Order: sequence, then structure tokens, then C-alpha cells
Amino acid sequence: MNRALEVLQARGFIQQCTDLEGLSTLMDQGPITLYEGCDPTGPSLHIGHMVPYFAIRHLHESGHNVIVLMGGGTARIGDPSGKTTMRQIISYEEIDANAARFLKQLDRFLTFDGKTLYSANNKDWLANLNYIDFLRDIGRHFSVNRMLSFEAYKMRLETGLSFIEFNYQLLQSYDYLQLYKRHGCRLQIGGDDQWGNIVAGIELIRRVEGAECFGLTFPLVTTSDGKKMGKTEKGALFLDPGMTSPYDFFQYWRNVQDADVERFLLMFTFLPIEEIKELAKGKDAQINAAKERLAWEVTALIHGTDEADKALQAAKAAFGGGGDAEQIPSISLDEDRLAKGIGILDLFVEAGLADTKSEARRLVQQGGASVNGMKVVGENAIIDATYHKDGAIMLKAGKKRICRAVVKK
RNA sequence: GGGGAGAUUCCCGAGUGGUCAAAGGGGGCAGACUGUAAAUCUGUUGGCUUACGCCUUCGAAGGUUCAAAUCCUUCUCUCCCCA
Repeated sequence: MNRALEVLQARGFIQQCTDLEGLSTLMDQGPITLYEGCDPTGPSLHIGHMVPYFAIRHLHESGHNVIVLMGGGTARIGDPSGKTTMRQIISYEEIDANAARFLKQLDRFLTFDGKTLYSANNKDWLANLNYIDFLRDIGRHFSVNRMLSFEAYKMRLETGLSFIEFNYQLLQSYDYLQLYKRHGCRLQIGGDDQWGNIVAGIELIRRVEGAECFGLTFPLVTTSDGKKMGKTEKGALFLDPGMTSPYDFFQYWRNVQDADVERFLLMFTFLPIEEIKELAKGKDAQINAAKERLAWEVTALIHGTDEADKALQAAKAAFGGGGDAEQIPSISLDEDRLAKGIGILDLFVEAGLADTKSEARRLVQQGGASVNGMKVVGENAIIDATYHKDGAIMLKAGKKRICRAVVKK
């Protein structure tokens, strides 16, 4: 098989391919152009979006050309694939702002050179489509009977599917056709939930242009206990440091299950495969160390090595392995205020370790709150300047949530 | 257009006038055990409160009643059947 595809396969990226042999042959003949599309429906990319981009880095490094497509047009419609409810309609301004943010985040991760790797936005050809022309030229190639048989719609046929969403597949297919015509794009990649849309695009190109194109999907990554990967209690694992701090991001990977370490190292880092196998084969202390490596590597890729180092130092300090306490997430505390004393419950809420005072109270009552490593015994405890240690007070909720209250003059 | 079913706390889902801040499960949080893992066990899970208690919540708005998630009226939305 083609080298580039072999790499993807060995790292667990390949879920389905329309014609793996044919694609392999094509890629052996020379660089191809491929694309991956993503609808900017939120303010930040999250780790679930990143699987295709990791694959793109591998493919780009193997010499292939990549179009990173922003679904500025399709986001106006909303993809019903795999969704149980209709997507919220978002404003055009919001979509454009999201797309700009997505590209900025990707710019750190991919090397956009404008020639072998560049972006496009499908609103350029979708926004001003003429409805009648579109139906005559494109719509006639789609069989409603066939569309209804797609797995992606099955669920929605139960709960309801509006016409706007039902059109989504036509638009994504049209994207592929446009990118084929404009850039000679021969391969579309994406998450496995995109399978139906990708296949539809390939068929459209075959009918309209008589050309053979390909599709390749990646597994929807789940954790070994069956949850969607990258979901935290607070929501998705975002790339935006303001939405998910590098420390929290690091901790997510630091705490993955043993069974997921190898898989995640393969997909979310660029460490050599042999090294990964070596790292992940251990048990107990070794597998635990491998998680630390995983966390550092992924954080470095997304937030840079400086942030990864800081997060690692903070984690070590928080969990008693030395490290640098300065890097632990912190809030600042006014010195005068501290001198007067602050109720323990208020302090925990302020530090973000509890959402409400009730929750903070519960935490204290259940013995989960500690100050400077000492368990808080009463919910009426007052924290004042005497708790001050090297200019900061260490607050901990449970074993893992920690915050440093830095005293400010 | 006609007929029927439904909307409950983060999710699923019980609850048909007071004992309901509302069973049970899931999820979350905390404790024990550990390796910052998993599994298991225990506690907890609307807000404010030291507490008595007070406030907000059962699709929306009104009404009946000493008292409503529960009864009545109107409205909104969802699903099913018939045309």
C-alpha cells in the first residue's frame, strides 16, 4: 500500500475508504489534492475536530496537497448527520467570525503555504446559488429514496428532519464537485459521520464529470468506556486557552484510561510508532508515566512547548512531585481583604472550585476541601493572613481540582 | 382539516390535590481503595441559611382551592393515527 496511507493505517486513522486500493494506486502516481471540511458553528475548535487535521499533517508531510475548507456556507444550514435535534440557526456574522478563529487556531498547527496547503470557504460558491439552477443542475442527480436509506438520516426520521437540513448533503456534495473542478481535488477526508455526505459527493462528481474520486473516513474517537473523546464535565476540550486552559487541557490527557494511552499517542502525537509501542506497553508506574508524556506532547502541539512545560510543572506541584507551584491555576486575593478574613465557602466559590456556596458547603462537609494541604473542618472557617504561605494560599477541592490564591498588595 | 398522546429537576423517567425540592436509574461531585487510571463500595446532588426556615422549580399565561407538578381555561411546541 501507499506509504502515506500505511502511516495512517498504522496509527489507527482509517475507518472506511471508498476504494483503498484505487486510492493507493493514485497516490503512488504522485501528489494528489485532498480536502477536509468543517463547519464553523462554534467559537472554537475542539479536540474532536482535530482528528482529520492530525491526518492532514501526516498526508501533507508525505507530499500531498491539502485544502482546508471552512463551511461558511454549509454552517448556515446545519448538518443533520448524527445529530438528534435540529441545529440552532446562527447568524452569518457569527459564522464568519468563527471561521476566522478556526483558521487562526489551525495556523498554529498546520503550515499554510498557499500552494500545497491552503484554505477555502464554501460560502464563496454556495452563498449566491440560484435555487432553480441548482435544482436543475445538481438536485436532479439526487435520489430522495436513496438519501432516506442513509444511516445518517435514520435517527432523524424518528425525531423529525426539516427540509433545510435535508438539503445539507447536496451542498456538501456540491463542495466536493467545486473543489474537483477548481483544484482537481480527488479525495475527501472526514469523520465517519461524514461517510454518507462524502459518498454522495463522489457520486455527484461521477455523474456530472465522469471522474473517479475517493473518500476516506476516520473513526469517531471514543474513550474505552464508550464516551465521546474530549468531553469533560464542563463541555468539550477546546483549543481556545480562554475556554479550556492549557492546564485543564493537559490534565485531560494526563487522566485518560490506561486502555486509551496507545491509541491516543498514535493519533494525537507525532512520536514514532516504535516509541509509542514502547511507552504504552508498561503497567502501573510505566503506563502512568506514558500518560504524562501523552499530555505533554498533545499540549505542546496545541498550545506550544512553553505552555506544555508550565502545565507539566503545575501538575507536578499539584500532585506532590516537585514541580513549580507558580504555574498552578490561580486567582488573586487582595491583601487588605485577606487581613479581614474571608469565609471558606466564599473563597472556594471565588476560586472556581465550587459553583455555589451550597456546593462549597457540601464539599467541606464531605471532607473534600483543603487549604494548604490541611483538610477544612468547619464550614465557618475563616481564612486570613495567617494562612499566607510564600505569598499564596493553596486551595484544593477533591484530589484533582486545585487553585492558588495569590495575595496581592 | 379531524382524532389521540405528551411536555417533570443536567439526561432518562416516576409522580393525578396536602406527608413533593419531587421515587428510581444515568451522569456529576466527594470519601475509601489506588497509579492524578479502571473497577468496586459509601455519601451527596435547586438556591440562600449555623439552624428554625425562607425563596425558586414540574412547557407558558391565567383561574379554582386554606393548599396544585397534580383540577379548570387559553396558548406554544412535539409525537401518533385518519383525511
